[in-house]
Amino acid sequence: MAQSAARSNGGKQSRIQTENRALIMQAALDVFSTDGYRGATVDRIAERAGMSKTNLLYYYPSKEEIYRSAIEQTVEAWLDPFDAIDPDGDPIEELRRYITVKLKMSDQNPEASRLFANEVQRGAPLVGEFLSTRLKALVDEKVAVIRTWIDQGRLAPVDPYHLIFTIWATTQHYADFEVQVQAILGKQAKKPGFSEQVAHAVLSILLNGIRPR
Amino acid sequence: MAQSAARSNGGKQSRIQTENRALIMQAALDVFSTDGYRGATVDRIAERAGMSKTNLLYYYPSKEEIYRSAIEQTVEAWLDPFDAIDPDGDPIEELRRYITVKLKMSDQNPEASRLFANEVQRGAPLVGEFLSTRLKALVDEKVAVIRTWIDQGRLAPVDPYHLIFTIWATTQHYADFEVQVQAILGKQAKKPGFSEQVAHAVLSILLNGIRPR
DNA sequence: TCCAAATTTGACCAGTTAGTCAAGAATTTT
DNA sequence: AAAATTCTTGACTAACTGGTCAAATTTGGA
Repeated sequence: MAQSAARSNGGKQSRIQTENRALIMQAALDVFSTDGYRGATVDRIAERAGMSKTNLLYYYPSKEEIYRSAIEQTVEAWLDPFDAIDPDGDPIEELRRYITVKLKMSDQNPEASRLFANEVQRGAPLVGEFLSTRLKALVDEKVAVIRTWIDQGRLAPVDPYHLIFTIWATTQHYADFEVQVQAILGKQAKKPGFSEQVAHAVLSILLNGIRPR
Repeated sequence: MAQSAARSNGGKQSRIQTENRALIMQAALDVFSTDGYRGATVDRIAERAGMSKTNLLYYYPSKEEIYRSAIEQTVEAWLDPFDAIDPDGDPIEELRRYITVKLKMSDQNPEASRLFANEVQRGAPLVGEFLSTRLKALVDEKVAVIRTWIDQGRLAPVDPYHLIFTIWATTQHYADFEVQVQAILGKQAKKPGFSEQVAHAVLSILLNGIRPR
């Protein structure tokens, strides 16, 4: 008599539930990240997930709920490495590590990056509040850390907010504009060592700037 | 008996044609840049342009044609300042100027930036060929210029391709992620001198890096 | 094995979509 | 001012959209 895959039974999920929810999330990530929320269709997500639309709606009650789930998952993964920036670590090393991790995320899960980008470009109808509350608080916290580092002379006197934006912009660019990067670099962008090459180049620029040294 | 606003009469456009096409392009930019190609509706564009859908389709024969027009317009404006990078100028000054212009474009016409971002994120179905032919050629040309500058010791030895990507990423971030920037910076991001502040911060980081100096 | 619960699906519905058509209103040309 | 042209619109269509429903099929525990 169950009308939908209820989460009411203590959060327990059957094997099939776990599998199918994972399939749906991956498909949702693919479709939402390329077509956007409005442009995506439940049918297309279902097809990509290899099941009927009706069955998909058995696991997630609506298109909006699928989207919400995908976004939440993405945001969490996104926050972790930022939160991990250690006030007691070496500034350059901490930022190097953060940039490296973010570049790796862009490389390994570009769909998630594009999904988030799309959400923000739409005006952040879903994550708007998250941005101005939780994310803002976390950014303010890290900005304070960076300021301390600057005051101690361990970092150049740059605006901490814009430093963070610059890091986000640069690292996510390789996911969001993947097609453009590949069009310009050609097959080179698909070779094994490419992500390391990107990391090296980006780190070199952000850490040292482009003035001759 | 004319069934559509033909461009067959030698390219001449009446006053009404010019006005309405401009209205439609601005509306298309707004709607496509937030909802994406698939998510946008002709009805919504027409409403934003202040005319009936039927009338809009009198000026542009299809949704795809509206989109194509908007994209082409955007790409042209986008290419100009890049092309203007002068091999005979001072490297730092040339890049400073380019970055400044791009930041100004992001500030004054964020919709265009988001439209292009969206197109590329979708897999660049329309501009894909442009990216791998005309843009690639132009980038290769500028990369050669940057290499010369580096060989002459007038620029730090950074990877030219990734330098260009970094500039694109950073400057466009302020348009594409406008909502996020505003959520984190608050009203500060709406004050008059903000775009100059952004320019100063971004230039400081890209030109000098973040290592203490 | 047997059965209750969980899973899966096709048929269906109401609303939306891009685009057509014919006719009316405004504008320009003569 | 009359005619020709350009502009504008409401009514319509066929395809697609998110979501429902009842009935079938599969699964896992006793």
